[in-house]
Order: sequence, then C-alpha cells, then structure tokens
Amino acid sequence: MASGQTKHRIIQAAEKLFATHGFVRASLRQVTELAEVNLASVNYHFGSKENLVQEVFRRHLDGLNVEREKAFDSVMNRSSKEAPPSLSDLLTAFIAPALRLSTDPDQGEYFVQIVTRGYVEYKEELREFLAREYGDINRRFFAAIGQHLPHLPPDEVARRLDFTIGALTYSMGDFGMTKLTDGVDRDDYLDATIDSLVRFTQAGLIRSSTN
Amino acid sequence: MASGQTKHRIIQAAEKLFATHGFVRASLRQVTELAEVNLASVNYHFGSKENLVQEVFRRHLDGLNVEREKAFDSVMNRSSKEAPPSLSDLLTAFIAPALRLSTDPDQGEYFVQIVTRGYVEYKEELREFLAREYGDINRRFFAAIGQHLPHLPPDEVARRLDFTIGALTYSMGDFGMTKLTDGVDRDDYLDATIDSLVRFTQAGLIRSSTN
DNA sequence: GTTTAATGCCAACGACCGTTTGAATTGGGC
DNA sequence: GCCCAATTCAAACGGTCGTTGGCATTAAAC
Repeated sequence: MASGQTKHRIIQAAEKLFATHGFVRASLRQVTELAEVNLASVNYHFGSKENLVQEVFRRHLDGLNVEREKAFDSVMNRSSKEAPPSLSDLLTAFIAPALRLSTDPDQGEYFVQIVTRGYVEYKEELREFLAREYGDINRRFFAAIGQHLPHLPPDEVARRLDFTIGALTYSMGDFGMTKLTDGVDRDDYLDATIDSLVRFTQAGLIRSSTN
Repeated sequence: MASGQTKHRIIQAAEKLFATHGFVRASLRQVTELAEVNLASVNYHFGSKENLVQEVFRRHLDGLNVEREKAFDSVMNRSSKEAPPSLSDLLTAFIAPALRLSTDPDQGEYFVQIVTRGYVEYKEELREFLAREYGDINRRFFAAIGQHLPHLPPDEVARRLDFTIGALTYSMGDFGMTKLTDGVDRDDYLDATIDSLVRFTQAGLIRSSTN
C-alpha cells in the first residue's frame, strides 16, 4: 500500500467513529477494522490514540479558522476608515463559514459532532487550544463588532457576544442534525439559516436595550 | 450506615465525577472511592452503571422541568384572554429557571456539565428522553411565544426559537464557568444576565425581519 | 540481485473495566 | 439474646482496552 494511504484511511475511519461514538467509546480496534488496516498501524503512524484524537479534531478546527480569517479579511478589505463594515456584513462573515463548514458533506459531515465531543471530553485542553489558535481572529471580530455598540459597557457587549456565539453554536449542531425537509435544496436552506441568524443576532446586539 | 446514606453518597460522587470526567471515563471504582463506599454497592443499589447514569442526570432534568412548569403556570395565571402574557414575561419564565439552576451552588454545581455530557454521550437516547419528558412544557412555551410572531412562517419561528435556545444553552455553560468577577454579587450578576438575555432574544425574535 | 529502511502484521502483555459471587456484618423485630 | 432480612465487603471473573515486541513483507537504492 502506498505510503500515506494507511494514515488517511485511519483518519477517515476515526473521524466517523469519534463523531458517532465519542473519543473514549470508539476503540482503536473499531477504527482499524473500519479502515481495514492493522491494529498496530495506529500506534506506528500516530504514536498513540491520544495523538490520533488531536490530529482528527485539529484538522477540522484549522479548516474553520482559515475560512474565518478569509471572511474577515474580505469584509475589512471592502471597507475603509470612512466606510467601516456594516454590522450585518461582520456578522455574516462571522457566522457563514461556521455554518457552511458544518453542513459541507465532504469536509464537515462529522465536523460539529467532532468539535462538540472534543469540547465536552477535553474541556480544559480544548479551551486552551481554542484560545491559542482562535483567540486572534475572534478578538478581531469582536473588536469590529463592538464598534457598532459604542454606548454599551464592555461587560454587556461581552454578554451579547456570548449570546451570539451560543445561537451560532447551537444552530451548527442542530442544523447538522438536520431539519432539512424533503424537496428543499440544501444550499437554499443553509442560506436561509445564515440570513435568519444574522438578522436575529443583529437585532439582539443593537436593539436589546429597549423594552 | 443508615439506609439511603450509601445511595446518596454514590450519587453525589457520581455527579461530580461524571461532570468532570464524563460518563464513560469516570469508572465505578473512582466513584465508590470518592464516595467511600464499597465497589459492589453501586450494582447493589442501582443495578448497573447505566442505571446510575440515568438516575444522576434525570434528577437534574426533573428539577429544571418542575421549575419551568411553575414559571410557565405563574405567567399564564397572571394573564387572561384579553391580556395575554407579554413576550418579555414569557421569555423570562423560559430563561430564568434554567440560568438560576445552572448557577445554584447547591443544586446545580455540575448541572450544566452533566446535561452537556449526557447530550453528547447519549445523543439519541437523551434526545428521545428530552422530547418525552420536556416536550410538553416546551411546546406550551413555544405556542405562547409564537403568538407574538403571527406574521412569520412556521419554519422561521422554529429557527428563531432555536437561536433562543442556543443563546440560553451557551449562557448556561459559559456562566457556570464563570465570568463572575470579584466584588460582584452572584445573584446580581445572574439577574443582569437573565435580563440581558431576555432583551437580546426578544429583540431577535420580533425584530430580525428588518435590515 | 542484494541491501536496507519503512511498513504491515500477528500475538501477546498488563491494566482497567463492569459485574457477580458468597461470605461477613449490621441492625431492627420478637 | 436470637433471628432474619438488608446491607457491606473482599475477591475474583470474563472481557475489552491501548500498547508493544518480534517477525514478515514491501519497495526503493545501489
């Protein structure tokens, strides 16, 4: 078998089983059986199960990170000091890559479940990892969004951003689950969800001070 | 040891370990060691680890369910056909019990993590369980909230309710984590978060159709 | 064709798991 | 004090786990 083939087969099988059964429940015997490779090859190619786990969900998170950077840069490049990006554009850039990736049948069939599992099963470690790898782009997004809420105290801005992230995160999981009904185009439904979520969070962010 | 003592000690220890290490990772040996009871007593009192797991997170979910029922009934009883409950009151009734429970140092120190773990590790089973046990109160909430959005198509209402649940769910986890800063009273911060979330979701629900 | 390093494979190891067994211990009812 | 049911306990069982060691196979280098 050509080099790299085995590694790839293992990762593919691991993604599927980790997503459906969790990192702990899914055993290397199940993974290697699904991948149709020898049991020992996991430790040969990855060193340990722990390393395989890390490689699996790092791959997905890296993908999302790249897309988010692209979306942010694209929005900022289209704007200027005189005409800063609209809140709607910023939110779309923040939301769309995540929702898109979570429904991409090639890249992210198991993306959401992988991240969710990782977040729950490796709570502290993943939290640090996210802060380290995502901290930058998130801070830039939040700074840009925060400029649309100059009248609010910082902790209230932080709270509303948390609500925004929460709505997005839940949508990713729920969408992947999936409420797509027959006869509705996948991309159409995705676009409708993105649009709906952008409007929802925008209204929540700027208008939640009224009664 | 008085009867019931052992059972209680096991549940207490199990809650802590299940929350911090997950249902799979936390072994009965760890649980019984922390509880300072004999290993076999788990199977004696609960029959199996699976039963213990179910009892642990059922206890929390039951508690939340009761609080939610109370809050819903309270809001509805204060209203009439001529003066239906306001959206703000409905959202408060929907949100407050969950956030309160998730920050109650006695009842819910591990509540959020328990539910999150359960949701991830027992995906399908917990989903059915939630639909069976919570379906009723949730449907009643959604019906009452939906009456404030009569102009919207049902699937758009459903989406916005998902966003609402997402913001709440995320807040529960994040709040418990916790961003409470020194010198700020716990209840004050909780009330501020409830208020902020109610306003955020209210704005998102009724005003997200504008640009 | 021979050498050599990389990779695949089989079998086994020790560790930990949930569960069960059967005997010891407890404590209330008589 | 004795009985009996409930509970606790130490020990072990069978099974699965991640990992490893040693040997077979491959394929590129010379």
